Amino acid sequence: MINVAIVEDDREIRQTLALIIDGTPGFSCKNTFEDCESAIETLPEIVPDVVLMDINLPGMTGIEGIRILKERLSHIDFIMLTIQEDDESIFDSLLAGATGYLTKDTPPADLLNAIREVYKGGSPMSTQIARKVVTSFKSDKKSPLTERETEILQRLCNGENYKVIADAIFVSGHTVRAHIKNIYEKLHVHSRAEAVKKAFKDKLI
Amino acid sequence: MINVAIVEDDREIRQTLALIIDGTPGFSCKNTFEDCESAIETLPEIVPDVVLMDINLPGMTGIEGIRILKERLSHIDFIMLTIQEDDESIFDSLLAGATGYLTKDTPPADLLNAIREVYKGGSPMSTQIARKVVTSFKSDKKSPLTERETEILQRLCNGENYKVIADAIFVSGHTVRAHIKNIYEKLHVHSRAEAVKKAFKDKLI
DNA sequence: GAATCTATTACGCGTATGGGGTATTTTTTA
DNA sequence: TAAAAAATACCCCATACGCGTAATAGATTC
Repeated sequence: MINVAIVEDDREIRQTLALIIDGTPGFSCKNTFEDCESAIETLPEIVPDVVLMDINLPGMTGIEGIRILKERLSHIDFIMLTIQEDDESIFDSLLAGATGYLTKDTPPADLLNAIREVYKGGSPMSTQIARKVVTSFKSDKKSPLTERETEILQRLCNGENYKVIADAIFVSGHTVRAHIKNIYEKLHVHSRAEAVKKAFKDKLI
Repeated sequence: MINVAIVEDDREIRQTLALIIDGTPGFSCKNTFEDCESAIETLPEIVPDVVLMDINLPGMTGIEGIRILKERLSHIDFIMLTIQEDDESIFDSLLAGATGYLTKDTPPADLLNAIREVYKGGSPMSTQIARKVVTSFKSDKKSPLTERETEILQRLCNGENYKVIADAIFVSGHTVRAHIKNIYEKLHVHSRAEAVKKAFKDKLI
């Protein structure tokens, strides 16, 4: 029996969802909330398995709500159930701790399935949304650095100093220095820290 | 009509897949390859819409193959079709440019669906695999740093020097140094570069 | 209420770092 | 084959950096 809770301000939607879920064998839905504030108050007592969470809510947003709830009740899985499909809503939700992300036009059968999937350790979402997630951690631009420079940048990221790098790649400290100057120029930075930041931001290493 | 190509070393599997796909209305599969090398040679001429790619291949791996093919034929979508389900294979595939990721036990109907999804701009994958992807860009451990320290770490990442930071947060340069020392101790690092690296790796900022 | 820990403030020392150059050899590309 | 890019090596110099040490105010714990 999967215990489900709902946080959704629209009374109609909230009750319909609860009815569908509670009326399906293997599911139970006895707790619904119209805002995050009341959910945060009550959830620690009932501790459901899965929570369906809207984003647009009066007061605290669903994203902020998940962030707070996840801190204390980290074992509860949250599924975003929202009309928003913009990149920011999706990424912020997942970063806040949402496990699944569905849009409100998801058919009941699919919704129930998604709840099952989350319960079994999956992250249900449309393939369109998955694409956004996949794209987000792929480096798009190709590195302007040479192989040698990339090797040195990697070592810069590890905090190795000129001499250590020089010894490691069997060249003089002067050469390392020259390479690093070129790296900085290509990346448009003026310090190690900025170079490291750019290395990670642009996924150069 | 979605034009599909297959790269798969097992003759049995390759031919079965080709038959299924080519025999389905709306799909065409006239080109199959038993390794990446021959695929790289021929694909630029036929330019399919979608390529099903195995990982374990004689010679070049499917991951390496995608990396090379994506450079020239960036508009082709690749679906990984493999037995591997380890995190590394998944992430390396997606980083190399794969759009979808399926295991070989995927039923034919689901496979055809996945091809359609990719063609429509989605990223088909099991919810279990999606979970791994989602988890990968979520910060798991909570920051050991104070608010002040986090603020300073952020500025360190931007390459701001002591004086600039000091002026920005209205304290002396000495104080900034002390904070940074504490940051380094907490993060177990000994330089800006390492701190910046850890900040991004652990998603502290 | 005392003890402890943490965050914040502060100073001096030696050195690695980054900015400014210049130059030769090898490899890649046009 | 000429030109461009990459890799190698060297110099000077101001300073930003990391390390050691220490005091004070606030929060937390016992």
